[in-house]
Amino acid sequence: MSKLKIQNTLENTKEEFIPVDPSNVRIYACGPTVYDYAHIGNARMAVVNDLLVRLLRTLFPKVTYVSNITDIDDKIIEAAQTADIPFQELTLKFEAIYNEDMAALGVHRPDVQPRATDHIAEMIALTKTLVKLGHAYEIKGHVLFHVPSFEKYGCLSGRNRDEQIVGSRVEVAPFKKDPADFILWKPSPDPLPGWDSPWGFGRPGWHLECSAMSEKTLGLPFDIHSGGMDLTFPHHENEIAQTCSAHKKINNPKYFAKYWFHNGFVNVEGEKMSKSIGNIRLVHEMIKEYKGEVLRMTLLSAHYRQPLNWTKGIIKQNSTMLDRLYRTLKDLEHIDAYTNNHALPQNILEGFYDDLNTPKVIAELNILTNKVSKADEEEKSLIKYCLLETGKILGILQQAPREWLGYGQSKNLDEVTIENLIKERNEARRKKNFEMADSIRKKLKESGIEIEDTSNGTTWRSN
RNA sequence: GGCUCGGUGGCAGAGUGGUUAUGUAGGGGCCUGCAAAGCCUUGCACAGCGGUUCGAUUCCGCUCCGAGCCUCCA
Repeated sequence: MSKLKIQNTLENTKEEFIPVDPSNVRIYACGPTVYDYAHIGNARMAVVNDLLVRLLRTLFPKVTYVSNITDIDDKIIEAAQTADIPFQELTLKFEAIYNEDMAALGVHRPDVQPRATDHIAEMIALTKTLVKLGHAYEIKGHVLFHVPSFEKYGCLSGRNRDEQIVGSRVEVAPFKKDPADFILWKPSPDPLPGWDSPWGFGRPGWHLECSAMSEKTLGLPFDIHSGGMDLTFPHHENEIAQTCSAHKKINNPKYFAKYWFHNGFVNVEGEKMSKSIGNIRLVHEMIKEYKGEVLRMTLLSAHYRQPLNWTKGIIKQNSTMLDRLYRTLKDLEHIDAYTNNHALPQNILEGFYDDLNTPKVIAELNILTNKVSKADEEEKSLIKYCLLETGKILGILQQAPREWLGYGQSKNLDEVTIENLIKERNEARRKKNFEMADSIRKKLKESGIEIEDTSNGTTWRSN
């Protein structure tokens, strides 16, 4: 009997997943900062966590999935100032767009999607606790977490503080007691958004919100805390420091979350995706060109921890693969999916359970489709069942195969015209006027219609 | 400098101490008036150098190359 194993960044090893409370598995994913459209890297995090949650739901009776919306942050303030609108107007707009774009990729909404600005009180309370316990200090209207007060600092990212080059990329603020100290609360001078606090009018530092909201929505400790690989340090490291210090668990980082789950990055045409290079791929734009399911399949085509090189070529490849799987489902449309057996084949389960090895699972789906031509009715029924059930976990293959493949759909010509042209062509074929027949087919093809002559007559689909 | 992860066939991408990954692209064939789809078949691989072993792409060491992180970037 296979058991789910996931790579735990905290232990830097693949571990069997044993929930804190099997009757309610709890997972928190660091969500987007909503100041702009989501890019394909944001989408990878959303899709991978969506997959993890779907898989967990097949194993446990209840899963609570929380993913936050960061709606107060310096980048947000900057973008709102540029657009000359209140920051809430900006964040509400991009929060809605984010959810729409992720839905297009088949991502289910998290059970809870807390906003940072709805948890200011919790963040202030947490900061007060940290100050009271001597883990944080106030200076010049700032409240800073004092990193040397948390001995386990570095346990997640495997870093030894003495060996890091402090401030290697960012200038160290002069008022810090220790260069590694990070902001819990900072002042907001007049025009900037903020809230009243014991330290004056100000706003929270970034790391604070996730500590406050994960505890509020899930309770401590919870099972899985996830996010993009870059969040390992410092964001998640700081969250651990905050939460564990506030609860006097300075020697037990697992008091916060038991498993830390991080997905790899998306590169674009071999380069790091960045604004300066100008190669950001926005989901909002790409779903105009590709089906959301194709993009999802492409995101799942590599293992979630591997870097994924986003190119036109791999999108095409995955589109072709999905077409092939849907064609198999179409070929099986008159077969009822097997219903007596609820367990998926061992190979597929092993793929899922081995740290979400989606390429392996997808390969198994291909192997299944290769068996169709030699399968009897019962085997076909089982194959159909496996494709659909596996597809449910992956978040693919749930659409009507005929529609997916474009049968009976046309963008440029109306159906009557198409049917008449096909009749005309078949008439020409009957008269062995193949030149005429081929010219009609060519004409249709130029309008995006592909003809297929089958034993049951001619069918057509948009291409 | 420190930490982490990689280098697999034209491309994408798993995996394994000895046996076909898988897809795509390419070759050959079947089917078809021709197409499309499908089916059959076939090349092409494990960065380099040592070590362990009966045997290593897989384990160990070294070298080379690449990527990410090292204070607010998913």
